[in-house]
Amino acid sequence: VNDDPDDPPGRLRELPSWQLAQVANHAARLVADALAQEGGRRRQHYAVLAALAEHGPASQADLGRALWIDRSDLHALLAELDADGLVARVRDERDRRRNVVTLTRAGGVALKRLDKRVQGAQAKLLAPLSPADRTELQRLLAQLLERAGR
Amino acid sequence: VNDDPDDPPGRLRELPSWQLAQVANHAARLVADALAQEGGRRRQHYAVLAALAEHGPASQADLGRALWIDRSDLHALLAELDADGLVARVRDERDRRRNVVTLTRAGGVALKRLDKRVQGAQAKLLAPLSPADRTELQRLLAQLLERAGR
DNA sequence: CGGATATCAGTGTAACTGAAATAA
DNA sequence: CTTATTTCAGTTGCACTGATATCC
Repeated sequence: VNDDPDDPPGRLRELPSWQLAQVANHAARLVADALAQEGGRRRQHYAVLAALAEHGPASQADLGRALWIDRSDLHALLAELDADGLVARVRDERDRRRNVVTLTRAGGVALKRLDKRVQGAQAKLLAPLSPADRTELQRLLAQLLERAGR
Repeated sequence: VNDDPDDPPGRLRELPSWQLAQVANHAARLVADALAQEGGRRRQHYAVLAALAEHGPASQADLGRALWIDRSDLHALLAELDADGLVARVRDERDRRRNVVTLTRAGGVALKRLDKRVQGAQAKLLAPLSPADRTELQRLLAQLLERAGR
């Protein structure tokens, strides 16, 4: 059933962690390609913009916790977004340890364009699945994430 | 329903590519931790050993195609496995461009130990799912991989 | 003081790119 | 001459670690 040397060995093909790695990588590439068409650089840029649009202004630490992005990496991401004028960071006067990160006008506009591309990438990714299977997959992944901890 | 600033924004929480990235990362960590307990270094070492055990000796190019690992990365992986005595590389006398990679006795023994740990990691990963949901997840991921191309 | 925040410098893994040398 | 294989040298995105200065 599987003696084509170009096929992954059955042991791996049925290994959930391996399947996840491959599918996630494929998805990452689809999204990255989609974002690149719009001048977007990293997938995490999109995540940060989306979080700010949804939650409103937040401190860097809160953003990091919400997005499961390390404080250190987030710092670099925000510096890039700031340089592009998509977010603004100002010291919080009520707690001067914090930076309040806000989405700029340009950031909101960029997010809308990126969003379309990202949704398109999801469509490509899920194309092989029936509508019922798509929601089923989302449900199963969400269930795994719930108990994933950090 | 979701105003905890420590929760990922709904937009991302329901984004398949984001879910996949997070779950795959979680899985990778579980597997890496499991392998580390047995002296294993990288997840891909396990994949190479498993492929050799299943398919038998193969050239590097064939291995790379089967495992979806880049020729360049595979070269480094095999050098490490070779240094550990888990695989042997010898020139193919019938096609002197090729290296025939074989699993050594020690490699077979190591694979058995690693395999137990990897299976344990899968159990941890899938613990939140019912048995039916686990096979369903594998089915959906396999379906996505089928049409993933490279 | 302890605890949280932002910042800075560095590591590790995986994925990828481009090019060379060798052999079919 | 073209193609395939191995090898080498580099880059990038992402995740993570540890340390420091600042502020509550």
